[in-house]
Amino acid sequence: MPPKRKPTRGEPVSQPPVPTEAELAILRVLWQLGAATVRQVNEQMSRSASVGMTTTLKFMQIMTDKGLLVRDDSIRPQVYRPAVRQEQTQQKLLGDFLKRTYGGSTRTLVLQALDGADLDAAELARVERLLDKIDPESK
Amino acid sequence: MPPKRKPTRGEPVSQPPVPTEAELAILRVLWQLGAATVRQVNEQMSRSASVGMTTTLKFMQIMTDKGLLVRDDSIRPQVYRPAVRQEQTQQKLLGDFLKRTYGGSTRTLVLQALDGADLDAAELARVERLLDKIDPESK
DNA sequence: TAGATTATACGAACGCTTTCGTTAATCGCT
DNA sequence: AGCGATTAACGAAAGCGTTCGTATAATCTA
Repeated sequence: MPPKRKPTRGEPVSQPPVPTEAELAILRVLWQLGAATVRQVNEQMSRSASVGMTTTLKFMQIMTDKGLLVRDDSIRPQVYRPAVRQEQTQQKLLGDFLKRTYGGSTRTLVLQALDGADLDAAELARVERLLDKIDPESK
Repeated sequence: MPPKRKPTRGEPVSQPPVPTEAELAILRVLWQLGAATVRQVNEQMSRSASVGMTTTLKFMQIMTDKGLLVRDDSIRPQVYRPAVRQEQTQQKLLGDFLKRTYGGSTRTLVLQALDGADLDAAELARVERLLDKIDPESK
């Protein structure tokens, strides 16, 4: 069995892990901007909550190690871009959340997400019929 | 200003916090059973992954402190029941998740949740029209 | 009631995420 | 080339969630 070794920085990883919350916040900025320097990302994020530059940098380094970001070293300051697709990442997160919180019942999740919307009875019934098709067993 | 103090065990807390993952797993069992001893909860959970009794107990104590559970001390073994409603808790969790992962766009979340279902074009269009009503701005 | 068994409480430790202070490298300018 | 300012790397530590060993307390049973 070959010895395990940590992938070196920037090396693509077979399956990038799901991002943590702070990582996801950075990804959201990068998905929007496409590519950005640490400074630009930090400025975007500081609109909501102030985060130190070095904190942002640290995360972006970690994320590069994990394969969540790729870095262009050929220019200074370095430019980062997302290495994972937004939809795919969201889908993965959604799958985890669905299992944890709703025991896997898409039906319940969608119904609750739609809750609060002023749907009339007919509309709601239509949605439910749709959901029956997806989630036949889970009630 | 009165000095802050930690609520004593079992004292109701104004606003119980959202449960962590492990706590949610326990809540799921209790929502199903209505009320149970530590042993019963632990047995239920050990069906999927084995967890030590003391671990389960520890969580249930923490959760009681947090106001997520209430405990009946008048009988032995003590009986616990949920102090929070399942739907409310899920809604809170869903709200957090929606913001974190989808920037608050219910539309995107529902569409992705429905993804993979073999909906024909007409059905999908109907759902989208519905979502427009809920999430008018977000695309 | 003594001893065994079960239930409860407590504290410590581990791993992971998050944060930031400090040091090293690089860039822009004179 | 040298100097100040910006950028990058590194290490350490704090916080939280999780897990469990161990100790105390309560209950059961012979």
